[in-house]
Amino acid sequence: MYREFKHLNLPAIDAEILQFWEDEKIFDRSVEQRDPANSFVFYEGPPSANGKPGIHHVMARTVKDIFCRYQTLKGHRVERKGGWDTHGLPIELQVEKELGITKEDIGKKITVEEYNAACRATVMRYKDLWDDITRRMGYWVDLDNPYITFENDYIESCWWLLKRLYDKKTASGESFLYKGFTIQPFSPAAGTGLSSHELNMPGTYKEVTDFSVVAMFRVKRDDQAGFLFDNTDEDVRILAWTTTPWTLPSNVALTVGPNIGYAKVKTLNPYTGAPVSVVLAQDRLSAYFNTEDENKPFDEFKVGDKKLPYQVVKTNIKGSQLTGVRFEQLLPTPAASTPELEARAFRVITGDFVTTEDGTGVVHTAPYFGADDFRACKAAGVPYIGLPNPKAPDMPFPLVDRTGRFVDEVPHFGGRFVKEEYYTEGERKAPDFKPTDLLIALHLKESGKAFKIEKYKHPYPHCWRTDKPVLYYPLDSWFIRASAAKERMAELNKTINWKPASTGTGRFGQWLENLQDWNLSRSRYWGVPLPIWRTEDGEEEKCIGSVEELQKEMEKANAALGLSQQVPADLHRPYMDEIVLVSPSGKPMRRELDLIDVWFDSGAMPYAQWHYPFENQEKWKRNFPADFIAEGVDQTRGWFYTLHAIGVMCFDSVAFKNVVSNGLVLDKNANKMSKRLGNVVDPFETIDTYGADATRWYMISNAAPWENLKFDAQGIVESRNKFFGTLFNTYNFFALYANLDGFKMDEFNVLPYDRRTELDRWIISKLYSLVAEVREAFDDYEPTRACRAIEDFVDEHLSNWYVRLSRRRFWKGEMGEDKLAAYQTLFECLMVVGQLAAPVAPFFADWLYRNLTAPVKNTAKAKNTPLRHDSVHLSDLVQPDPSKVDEALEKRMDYAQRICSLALSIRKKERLRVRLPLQKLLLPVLDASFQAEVEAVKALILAEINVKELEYITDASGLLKKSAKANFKTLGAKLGKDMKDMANLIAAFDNEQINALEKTGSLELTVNDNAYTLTPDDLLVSTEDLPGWKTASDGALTVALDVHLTDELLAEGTARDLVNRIQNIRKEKDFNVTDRVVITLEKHPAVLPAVALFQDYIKGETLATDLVLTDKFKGDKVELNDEVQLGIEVSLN
RNA sequence: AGGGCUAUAGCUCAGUUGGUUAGAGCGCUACACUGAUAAUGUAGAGGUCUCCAGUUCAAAUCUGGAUAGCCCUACCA
Repeated sequence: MYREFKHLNLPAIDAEILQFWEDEKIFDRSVEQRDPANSFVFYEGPPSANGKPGIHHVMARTVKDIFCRYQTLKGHRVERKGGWDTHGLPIELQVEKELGITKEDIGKKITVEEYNAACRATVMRYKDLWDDITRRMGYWVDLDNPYITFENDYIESCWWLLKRLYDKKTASGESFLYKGFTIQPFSPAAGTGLSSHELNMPGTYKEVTDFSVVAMFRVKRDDQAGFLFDNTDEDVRILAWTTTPWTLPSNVALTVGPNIGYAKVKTLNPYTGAPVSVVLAQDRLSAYFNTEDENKPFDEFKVGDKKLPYQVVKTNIKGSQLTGVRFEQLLPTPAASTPELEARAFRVITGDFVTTEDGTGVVHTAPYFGADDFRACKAAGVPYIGLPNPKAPDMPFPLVDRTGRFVDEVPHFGGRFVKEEYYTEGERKAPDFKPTDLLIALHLKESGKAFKIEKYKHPYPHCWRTDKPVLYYPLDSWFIRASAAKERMAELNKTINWKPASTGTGRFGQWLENLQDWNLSRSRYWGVPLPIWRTEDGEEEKCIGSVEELQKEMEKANAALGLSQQVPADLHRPYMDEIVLVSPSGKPMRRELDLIDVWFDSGAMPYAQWHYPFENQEKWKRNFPADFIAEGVDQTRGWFYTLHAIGVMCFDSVAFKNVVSNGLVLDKNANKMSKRLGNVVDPFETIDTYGADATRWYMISNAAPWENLKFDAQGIVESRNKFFGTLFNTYNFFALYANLDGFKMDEFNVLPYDRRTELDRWIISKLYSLVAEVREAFDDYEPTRACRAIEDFVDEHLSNWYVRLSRRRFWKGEMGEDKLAAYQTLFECLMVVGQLAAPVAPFFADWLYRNLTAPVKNTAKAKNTPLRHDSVHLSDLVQPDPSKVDEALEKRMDYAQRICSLALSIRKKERLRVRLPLQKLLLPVLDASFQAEVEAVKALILAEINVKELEYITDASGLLKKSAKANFKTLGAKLGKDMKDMANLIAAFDNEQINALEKTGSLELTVNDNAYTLTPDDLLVSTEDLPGWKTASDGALTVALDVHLTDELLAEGTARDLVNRIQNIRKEKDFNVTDRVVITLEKHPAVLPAVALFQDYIKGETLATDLVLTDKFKGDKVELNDEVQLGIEVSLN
């Protein structure tokens, strides 16, 4: 027996199937039964279990699950090792919040050991919730043996990779892992560097008003600058704007855009009235000069005047021409002066970041206090300015110390805080208090070096902890020289199949093009310690690549330094910090205190998850690179990048071949989900209510995964009702009648397709077209296309056409070949649809498969046939089979569907109910093949629309009036401008002209004196309404209906109405579909002709043994039509 | 600020290499159909294809620009 159900209950199906999967270990078996040599490699991007799973995780994991299940169905072995991301700042911040401490308290109020223990205890906090959602949503991943990034084995693999980078050298001999300087956000008030994460916290960027200055840099006259001077004593100055005057003492260069045009302008110093020539970008002239003042006499100007006379003396000076021009230092600090600085600094350099949107088109460049500045100086070989650093002469100490004050050696401003916010409230309220920026501006004004001083409002980052402004400040960091591999990364990136492609070429590709070195250092506590030990003078260092190597080095150190160290049981801080190694020259070496960026952890997972290369070398070889990964698009520069970067730099290989980057899950109004807005969707609740499959199906079918999903539970309801509801009903229908007829699928007695009906062969053809389409879509990582195709098939074709038109075959008569064909056909459709849907709807698909196969499971197992599997997920995906696809058949069935639809629309318009038979349908035919095609599906059409006969109207009948429309596609190219006129000409064609063209195959026409030859393809011919008939048309297809009624037709219509009412009564009374009944009808004139002519028909349809007419009817009456109320009684025989 | 994605009916989305009535589902209205129905059919209402300009005989589609939303990156002086 096939199981039958009252209603669709998806959550109940989830529960049943989940239990079954667990009892029978279906996931394990689905992996184990496949050949390791035929693997499909998937990498799981590790989630962090210190947060609760959200609905977006369901989305991301559905995408992962779909392709893993699909590849499994295709016969691949798809191992899915789960993983947990356990390090990183968010975890530390959470712990600090819960303990009520700040970073500064670590090592003081709490030991590093205790702190890290707290982190370790936190990271798996919500593991249970994660395990639960994983299970309930049907995501198959191996969480029994996950990789965990804090485990020693994992850390050791990371070290191994780092060492590999340390040993790897560029062509010029530079290591891929090096220590360097960068300009990083730094909070002097908190005394700490800030991560970009901290800078991205809400509220860090605030609108502030700063004193901005346009400073005047005096050009030194030499060969290079000669062209800027008209005479020897001319005072030429370059204008540069800054919103941070405190950086001016650290200025070493001016940066211009190489392709920007600059102008030299003769004018006066607005504050002193002294004649001066200034250089600035042409495009910026209007910002500083008013054209009304151009060429006005200079001697009329008085200091304080608003109108500044000027004269443009030179234009179109390219930035590149200015390169190398030297200028006098603006605010010299004698203590910082060196011969090196005098020789190579204070000159104009170029940078592509320069714009002319504001300022002067010249950027004041202070390398220690701006990342762009730093890079520009580095590239141009301009030295940095600061107090002498004996250990590193090219890295002098900045002129601002780590508390945010100018060092004492800076004239006029030594000891002052550079930002007024660093002073106490009291100090700032003092009557004579002036911010340092203002003091600098005034100083410049007095010394004739300021061109313009004004307040400027702009957003500026603030420290989230102290609320004080952040400085950009030079800090030591360890870097991975990613920039040296960027060409190779870009090259290999082109071999990756990105979904969507634009993420690969756009967001990711452009990121690679502008790749900077990877700043690996984090001055934190809970993470992978950087395995580098250095002597105190930095002269000697050692990078450790394994625990064994560490052990050996420690033994060496123990011997040399008389210690008794042992490799700690935990490779985290603080234990690693305590280890002292010995350098080749015998000096002690201590670990660089940095941790590495957690993104390195996750990018290392292809290797570290297997503890490669210390274990599993073979396994790793088989599992690298991944065939497929998927994650949110926000990971493009996160996980996707780190995987790629490590893969390319360490193994000269991509790390993944196909990648799906899914979009965000927003609420239904396209707002981001946040606790604050209270619009967060609880995934557990959603799955409980609607079932996992409906949720998954909705998410995937609604829009492509890489689009943002506007999550609306109403959409899940729609998926549930429309797709699952329909499929469920179709199955239930099958089960109901199969049980009545005792039908069981017999794989050894399958009726050949050529002995099945047209309709059977049609749905089989549609089914195998679907198989091809769905496989193609999944192969192409287009799950949405697959879902929509399946949905369309189930709804439009299977349920609404095949089942609807076949119903009679299932309930009428005894089991015979036709009935068998119907059962076998429907069975095959359900079976295959279940398989195709299985990747997306794993629960329902398995439920369907198991219901369909249960009655034959034992036989199938015994005989080893395709239905033997315990689960659809253990089965082999049906192969595409072109021999089962009959395009001509699909085409003529399409005609049938359209003709029916048209005929029904006429009935609707004429208010002729479908139960009322009509005599004739007229069909104008335009060509013989059309007629032949329709003839093959004629019976279907007539039955569906309840019409007795079909008559074709040809040209010969004289009834047919054709009309033609131009085929723009074929004609457009050859006609060009004459197209419109030709279209009008063709629209006016009559039958003869159309027929003439069709007969001879060509027609000469002249339009606007140009001669053209038309072919039949250039016309789109259709028929016009037949006068005197009720017609409807759809494109080239027109049908006409004979609406003339006879007594007999009316009687038959009434008979069918009676059948319908009687059937309804049977249903109401809950009779079994096989029960025999006796019908008593009220003797009413309206039904007499029907009973007289169609008594046998009525009895046959309703399984009535007797039909009695009576004058004295008692009991309830039934509405037969608008006018007639009729007494009908149906009782069991 | 830069880069990326998106913009089509009230809502969710299709829309082939540009081709002439811009579609589907949901929702709404009305009428049908049903011996599977949490279904279905037919009809109606509902569109400045975000805006502007360009290319073209022809633009939802191609190009440029603008606007809005979102994502990523970012001290632009």
